[in-house]
Amino acid sequence: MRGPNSNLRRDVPEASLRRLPIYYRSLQEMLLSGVAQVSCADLARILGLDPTQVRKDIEMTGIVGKPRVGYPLGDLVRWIENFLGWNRPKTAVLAGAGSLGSALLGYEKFRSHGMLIIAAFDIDPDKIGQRIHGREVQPLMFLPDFVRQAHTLVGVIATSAAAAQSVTDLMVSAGIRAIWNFAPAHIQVPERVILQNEDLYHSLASLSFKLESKMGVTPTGNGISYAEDN
Amino acid sequence: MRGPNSNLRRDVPEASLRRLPIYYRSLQEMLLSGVAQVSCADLARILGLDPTQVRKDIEMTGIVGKPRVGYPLGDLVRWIENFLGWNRPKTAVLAGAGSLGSALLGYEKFRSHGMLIIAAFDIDPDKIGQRIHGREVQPLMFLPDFVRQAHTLVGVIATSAAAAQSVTDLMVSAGIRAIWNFAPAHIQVPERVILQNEDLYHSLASLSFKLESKMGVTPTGNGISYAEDN
DNA sequence: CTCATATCGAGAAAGTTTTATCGAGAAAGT
DNA sequence: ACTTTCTCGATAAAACTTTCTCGATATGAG
Repeated sequence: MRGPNSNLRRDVPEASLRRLPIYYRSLQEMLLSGVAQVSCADLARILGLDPTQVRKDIEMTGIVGKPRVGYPLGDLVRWIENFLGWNRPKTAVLAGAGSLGSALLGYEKFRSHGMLIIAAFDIDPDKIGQRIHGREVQPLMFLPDFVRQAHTLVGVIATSAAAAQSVTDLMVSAGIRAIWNFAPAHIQVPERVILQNEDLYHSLASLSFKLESKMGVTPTGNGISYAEDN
Repeated sequence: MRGPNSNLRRDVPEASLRRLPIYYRSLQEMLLSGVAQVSCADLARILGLDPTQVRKDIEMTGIVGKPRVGYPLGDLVRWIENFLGWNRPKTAVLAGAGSLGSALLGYEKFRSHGMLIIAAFDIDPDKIGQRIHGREVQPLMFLPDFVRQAHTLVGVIATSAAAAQSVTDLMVSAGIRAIWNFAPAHIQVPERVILQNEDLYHSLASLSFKLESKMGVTPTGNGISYAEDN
């Protein structure tokens, strides 16, 4: 009994989840160009990726294509949306209304990706009461009640590293089930809570390491002395 | 002939590179607390990670520890810094002085992690001439000359998705060797150029998929009809 | 209508990354 | 000084991801 639901929503590689938005964007552009059908090979060619990998990722969504033809473009876009949950709106609250928090509040596209940041909170009296992109910054202490009343499941953390853990705890105790953490801190959450870290320094480490490797900088060899011991 | 340089700067898992900053931050906090020695087991306990994994990652830096003791804390911090290149300053230019670009210009900590954003560029006449966190926004067309004169190797892209590819091409042709891309776009770079994507929608996809999986939402089953065919 | 071709879908193979296991050596207690 | 215990460093196993290969099938050409 195979069918649309034979694809169990399990065992989806993290890597595939990260690539689906790439396909999604590319497909949406094609949609505007009036294309009707698309094959994995097409997508792979456009994006410079491996065709097999693209096919495997697309298969995850559960859509069934036709040999020699591919997939109806509109359907594929909707299958990806549906698979990722981008067609099912979720509300979110933001903690930390600094420059990064403000930038996040300004991301209008989050809406069309199922993520609605409906309130912002901060502890700084100077920020409280300000309106940022249409939302008034509220005192952090109001967050738990708000989350409970709005049945919000997602919390976005854009605070300082120092405040990140306590804000997380506050959110979790209020019922938040997923944390999107932009603070440069390693926070702990209970098993049941999903944690997505967006730590710039992770990226920075990768970038600077790779750059130096490519430019031929010797990793050791300056700054640290090895003399003395063997 | 093993020694400090026996650790070739190759084959470093991406995952390790992303975890080293976590250790680094934790270690720096310990340093402030006056701790002198640290073991991988200690770190693992504090961060809630697997001790073996922590040891593997730390080994990548090339530092040699002592059984039963661990590593001198100060040394370990410096080895990580050195390994990641955070003790060797690199200049960078930013394209796109919107809210995200401004936020990035305000990240003072980048400096202490070897990344100096020394100039900002935009194409919007309203933004050009503004001072953001001490740097004046310059016309995008000045970027290539600036990059060449300053021997800048890193380009940060915080433009719209539409502009990302052309800005990338501009940077690459000017000699940029590493692109840190914050625009929600899949950009293409030549083989020799390192590309680090910081696409929020990758994260968002992962987050919303996992949240729905955990909350028991059926991925298929609404929005799309399967009738007709088969 | 038949054949050639392109693409899906599935399974196998190769390559990575993570986790587990074990021996050696340093410190601390007896 | 001897034994115990802890941790490093290395090797081995397991899990996961990516890449390769192949048969089935739909389209278009002859």
